[in-house]
Amino acid sequence: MPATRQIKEQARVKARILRAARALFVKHGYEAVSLRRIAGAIGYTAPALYTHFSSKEDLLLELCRAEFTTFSDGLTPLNAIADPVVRIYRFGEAYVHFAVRHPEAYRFMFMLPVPPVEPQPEDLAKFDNPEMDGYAAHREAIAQAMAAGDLRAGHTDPELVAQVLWSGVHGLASLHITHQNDPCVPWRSLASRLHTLLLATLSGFLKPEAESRLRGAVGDERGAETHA
Amino acid sequence: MPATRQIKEQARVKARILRAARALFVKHGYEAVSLRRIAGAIGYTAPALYTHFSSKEDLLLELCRAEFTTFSDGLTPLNAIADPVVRIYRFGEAYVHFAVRHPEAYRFMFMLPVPPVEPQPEDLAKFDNPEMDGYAAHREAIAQAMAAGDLRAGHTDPELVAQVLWSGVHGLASLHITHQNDPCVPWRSLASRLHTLLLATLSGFLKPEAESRLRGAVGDERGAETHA
DNA sequence: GTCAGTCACTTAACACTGTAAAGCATACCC
DNA sequence: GGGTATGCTTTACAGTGTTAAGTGACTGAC
Repeated sequence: MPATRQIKEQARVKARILRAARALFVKHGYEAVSLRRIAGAIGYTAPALYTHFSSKEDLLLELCRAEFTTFSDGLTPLNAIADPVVRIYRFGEAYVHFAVRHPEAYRFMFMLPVPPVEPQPEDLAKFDNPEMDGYAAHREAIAQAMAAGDLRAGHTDPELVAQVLWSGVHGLASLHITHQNDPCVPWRSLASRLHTLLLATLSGFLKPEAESRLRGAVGDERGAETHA
Repeated sequence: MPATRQIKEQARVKARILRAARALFVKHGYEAVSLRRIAGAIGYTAPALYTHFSSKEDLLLELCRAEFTTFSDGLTPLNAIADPVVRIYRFGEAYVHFAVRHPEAYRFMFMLPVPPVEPQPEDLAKFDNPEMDGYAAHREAIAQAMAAGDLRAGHTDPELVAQVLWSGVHGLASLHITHQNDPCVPWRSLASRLHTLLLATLSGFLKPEAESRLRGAVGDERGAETHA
């Protein structure tokens, strides 16, 4: 049955292109990678890529989808953390760590204007499923903390709180990626910024009891405030 | 004395180029603007721009410097606010408002990797001067709040607190710019996100007395939590 | 007042970019 | 085995940032 084998072969070539593209992006940065270069890396010429992708942006989108999957996969184990408040903290940590370890991927995913494109059906399947959608899992943890009465009075919208917390870690991650080497900013260590951000923001949302529960779980050592 | 008049004329042309470039950027977005287009907008051809700028990136940098000035100018009046805690809050507000009103400028300033370039002498003159450097003014306000005993125990580094608060507002602003129209995120209103972010993060840093002083000054109405 | 020189611009050209059209083999299906 | 579809190549086009050479006007000096 060569017809289906052909499809498999197509998928294999497509994966090879994506793998080559990804490697070039992390090695030389997004701006320095052209279609000819990607094609050359696997022994093809540039127009050959149009057999598998309708445009360069399409290729990028496909790559982005793959990155989202590995991103979500990294978050999934954290769902096992029982205390929702601690889980929120660990989500924030994992989020920033992913961004710092895969800066090019993170740029694609969260630092470029979202193209006005219709979401694919397979994306919508993952959407809002806490098992596969990191944002949904994060919001779910917040809703659980709310239900447990851990949040201060006045906070009744998990979505709003989720978006605010997301803003914080996204700001930390994206500033790190873009301005890490900016000589104008005497950056404190990423670890201390992350710890301080998460603890301060969560403290602002939490009741004192929940806050000290969190501090007990994640540590409250002043070592995080070292200036290295 | 035509020699000096010539210099004036040079500066005028340079300003005209920058103004045209800026207008095109805000109108069509960064990616859609080429040197030929900028030049054409003022009746020149592309290579003419090289008389005034050494490269496209140089032009962008110059534009960026100008934007920074208007950005700082908008922040300066806030230095008159006596209560440092309220001043920090207003800085955050003004920061996000600038970003939202000048998204293309903001992208240049804070969302692109900083080019590995030596800072110009005239930039260093502004640097660390709270009158002209928004970041320094922000940090100064934090230091004042610390000196006044408004912050919780354990926070002794104004720089670290400044960087954490900056992360928050930068995350809010940049996510708004890039993902405003993302159908996957049920965004709450920018105003409510901003209010919640600033209040929550500051609450995490402040002692209860200072926090309620802040809430009294900026309002604590639940109206900010509407979902519009 | 004229002549040389400088300066701001032009045109032409180069090496790229993403992408479309056309050509050409190979491998499949009947 | 012959017709056809597939997957690639070559060629080509319009556009990019940038450089080199050419041109005309204005400047400063004699």
